[in-house]
Amino acid sequence: MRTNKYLTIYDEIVEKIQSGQLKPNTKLPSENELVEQYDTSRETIRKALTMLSQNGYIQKIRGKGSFVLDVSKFDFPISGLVSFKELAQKMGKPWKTIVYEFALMKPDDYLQQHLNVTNKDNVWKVLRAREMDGERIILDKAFFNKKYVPILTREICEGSIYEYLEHDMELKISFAKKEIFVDEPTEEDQKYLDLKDYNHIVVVKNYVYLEDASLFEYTESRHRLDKFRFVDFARRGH
Amino acid sequence: MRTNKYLTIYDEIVEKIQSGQLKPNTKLPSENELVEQYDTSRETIRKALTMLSQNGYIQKIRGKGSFVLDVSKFDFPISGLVSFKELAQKMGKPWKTIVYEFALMKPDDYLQQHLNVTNKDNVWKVLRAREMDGERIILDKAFFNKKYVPILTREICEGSIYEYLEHDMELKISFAKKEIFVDEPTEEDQKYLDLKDYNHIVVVKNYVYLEDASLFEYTESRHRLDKFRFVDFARRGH
DNA sequence: AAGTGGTCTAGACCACCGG
DNA sequence: CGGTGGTCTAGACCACTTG
Repeated sequence: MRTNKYLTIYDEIVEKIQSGQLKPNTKLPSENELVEQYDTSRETIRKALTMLSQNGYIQKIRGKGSFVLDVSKFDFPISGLVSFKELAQKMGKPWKTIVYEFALMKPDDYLQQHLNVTNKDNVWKVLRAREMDGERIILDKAFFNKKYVPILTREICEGSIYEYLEHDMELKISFAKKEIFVDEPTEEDQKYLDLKDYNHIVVVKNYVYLEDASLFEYTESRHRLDKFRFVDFARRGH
Repeated sequence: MRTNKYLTIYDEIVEKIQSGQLKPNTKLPSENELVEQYDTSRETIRKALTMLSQNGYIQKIRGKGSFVLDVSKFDFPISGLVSFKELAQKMGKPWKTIVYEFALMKPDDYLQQHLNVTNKDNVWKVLRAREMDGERIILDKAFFNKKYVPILTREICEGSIYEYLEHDMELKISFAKKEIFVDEPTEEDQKYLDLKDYNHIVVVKNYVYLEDASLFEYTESRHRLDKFRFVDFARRGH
């Protein structure tokens, strides 16, 4: 349970939309009605509704009301990469993570630039392959600034690193920048992935920042062409 | 000049950041100082700052202040596809648009589903190739619901359709959903693109909605692998 | 005219950061 | 401790939609 009023309201409405309790194209209660339901002020209700709108759950139309958008057409997460774990679980397929490399290292020039560190810093390097249905289809090269991630183990890397960082370490992730393009496979790709005959690979570079805007992770995910998919929701007119 | 106070403030600060008048990692005036500068209330200032934060221009840190993020590292647009026109102009290369097909048609089953129309509606079909440096690298298949776009001409399609729709027709675009994946080239791709030996193609499906949440456009952009690029900025913790 | 969402205000209290 | 941003309130006026 969150302590924030507007986040609590946001969560409740998201839950109602995702569970089908609020159906697509139906009208939400008006802002004034919600003010009474939740016993709060209108600005607080509006904060929750604005967030729902920006995340693609509802559409607000002046003079008419707020309407539930059809999120089912697009698989969740409504924005961003369909993560390996979610994809595998949704398809009900067997999957696992294989750790090929786990080390504390000095960053080379390339990494110094991408992780914004110097050769005095230490960096965790984690090389993992994601296997689904018996095929290794994603190669994850992750680098963490040791300054922000003092402790990391091979065992953690075999599970969910993010669960560890966010829940156990209580790192607060604030924002991320992604870049997606297509590249030719490297020897590393050939070695650690079941590439079949595909002679290209989709690369996702991911820069992750903490609440104080410090860059703590740089990840390069290399996806086999046929298993790659990305969805995006974006509002205009800011 | 916008009439909204908070949008005016937002625009002014964006302009200062983009022009370098406000430099990365420097502190903005505090909210209370901005209240005095702009002679407004704190909530209005906060609305502008929240928008700046969500669009990746600044980072707000409690107890410390709001700081300018380094937006130059990532090419604009900070979120979304680097459009053909922008890409070509940035690289200073010659480019043009070739219209291969322009017609008003009855939607088939596939289109009825994707554009959410019936066989009683009419749909504009526009098939265009984007050429840069003498190579046709993007094939754009666009479909517009005639209900929202009553008039369209071949001449408009040779220029910028969006400029026409937003400025001349005054259509208000509200949000868009994108899906990105890799596919095998169709005969159409072979015919209208200079595909070289690439045996895959990056497909971007784009669903565009108006302010009343009505779907008015469906576009399928087919990019040659080596010329594709996508950047994304996303905040977490909603 | 009544109801809806959009903007704006003036003020309050809180949590966090720094000296 | 004073200054910062985060949350919340109660009220006002506006623009738009619908009957």
